[in-house]
Amino acid sequence: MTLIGSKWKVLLLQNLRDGRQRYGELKRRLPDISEKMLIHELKQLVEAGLVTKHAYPEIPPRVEYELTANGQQALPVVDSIIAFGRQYL
Amino acid sequence: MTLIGSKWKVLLLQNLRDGRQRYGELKRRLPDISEKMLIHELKQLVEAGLVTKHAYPEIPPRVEYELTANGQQALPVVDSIIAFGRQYL
DNA sequence: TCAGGTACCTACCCAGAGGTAAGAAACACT
DNA sequence: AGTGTTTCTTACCTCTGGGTAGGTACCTGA
Repeated sequence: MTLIGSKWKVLLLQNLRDGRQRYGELKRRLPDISEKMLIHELKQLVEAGLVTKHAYPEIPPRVEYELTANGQQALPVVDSIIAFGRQYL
Repeated sequence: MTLIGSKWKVLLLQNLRDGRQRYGELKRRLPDISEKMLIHELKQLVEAGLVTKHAYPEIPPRVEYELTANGQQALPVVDSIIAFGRQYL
């Protein structure tokens, strides 16, 4: 629960399933997340080893996030949560 | 996430899968939960329609909790969370 | 020179998860 | 009279998820 048990972590994993994506792209795909939470949750996912961060020393900066193998293993959880949510509503 | 996204709700659903159980029994099966949280989380599960409460007007009181049909549908989520947790550790 | 984009960080606020500790109602049994 | 059993309740504390709002660094392009 500590690793993936929050509203935004589930949605981030769900979005990252489509492959490596940069910060701004995630922000666009989750219009309602605040920048603070986006950074914060991404950082925790990286610390948990579910996501890797690729930072390119360019100007303007470019940072990409990608699921790790462990992150892939979390996708079934995300799926079942989303399936339950849809069916419950 | 609001419905089942907490440490103890997952474990309560997991324990209630074995059938209707009374308060004291759940308390024994989850030795680390505080009484406050046990009552609180059970109440929320009841409000969410995942669990039903059967109270018998006896002395000493007897109260039993049981999964509803919606509660049963949440079990796959619980399973995948627990499976992920085990494998991750 | 100045607006703009990109990926952050900071301070402040609120609600809820979770813990500890104590007590309450009601009867049974010694 | 007192102790125990069972299901809660209440008060107080801390930590974190989540939001709003604003600021920072660096370069690009008009």
